[in-house]
Amino acid sequence: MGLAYLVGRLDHVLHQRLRDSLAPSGLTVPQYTALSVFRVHGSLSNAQLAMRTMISPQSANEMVKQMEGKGWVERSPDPVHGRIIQISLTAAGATILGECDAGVAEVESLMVAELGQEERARLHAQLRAAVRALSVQGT
Amino acid sequence: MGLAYLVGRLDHVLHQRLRDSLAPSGLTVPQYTALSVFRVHGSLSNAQLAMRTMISPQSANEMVKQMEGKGWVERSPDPVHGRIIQISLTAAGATILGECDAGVAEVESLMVAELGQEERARLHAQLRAAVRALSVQGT
DNA sequence: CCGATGTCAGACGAACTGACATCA
DNA sequence: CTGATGTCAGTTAGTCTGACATCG
Repeated sequence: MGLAYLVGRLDHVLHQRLRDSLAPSGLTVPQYTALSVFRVHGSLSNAQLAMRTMISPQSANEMVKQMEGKGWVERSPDPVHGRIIQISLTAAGATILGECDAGVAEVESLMVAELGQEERARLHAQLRAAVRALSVQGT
Repeated sequence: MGLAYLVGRLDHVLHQRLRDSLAPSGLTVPQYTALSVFRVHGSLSNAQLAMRTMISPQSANEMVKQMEGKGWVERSPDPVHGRIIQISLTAAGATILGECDAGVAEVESLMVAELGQEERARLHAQLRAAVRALSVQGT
């Protein structure tokens, strides 16, 4: 059918697989995503997290509150700007994230089992290009 | 980052774009998806729709009720099996689906704007392979 | 005063599980 | 009786918009 249809379908199935994989560790798919973002970018404000993950600041704040309650992230006031609160991974957050990586990698490798090394790299690049194209503020 | 991350991100952005595109016509993304499925497969029972879209029969039924209320699909008892109810597009459903196709195609072409014709075909094939790999009942 | 930020509150879309009746 | 189907009910997770206070 259409590419949009395929992307939606793939995400749907992938989401179910990831949920099953992450459930034993007690975290949800968007939580795993957010934790991954913190691992890559270090410390972020809530507004930066919202922009980075392309959701509203309120939704981001919701997730941060959950994860702070679990002890996976910590918030500390910015030394320069009195209003901004910097959010970063705790040791516990990094640990549980590392535990989940194996399961996620397993699902990923199952997903691309039929593809060769070169095809995977190409798929990766094309997906990045597609995200970039749709993220632009254009028409 | 990871392929799973990219797929999730792409779906998220794509979903927002499609929602904006479909909103004026009054239908949601999963509704458009379901209507598309009916256009391709003709007539389906609720159980078949659920399997085809990989959601629970209850969720599928919910959507069918909504769309029946809008007059986009109609349900008629199966002539052979007394319990099964066949669901199919109405003329109004086909019309509104056709109206939305242009907007969806626009979003799609924006998404793959950076890709050549050959790359698009390859992406299409790879996505199908990925969906198939994850849809298998295997471990 | 204005812009960016953080956050409380309410609402919604979209999926889930459980329970149950019907029919071949 | 069993299995597949349809459907009612309740629940959940994840997002949204609106409103508001704070800081520079």
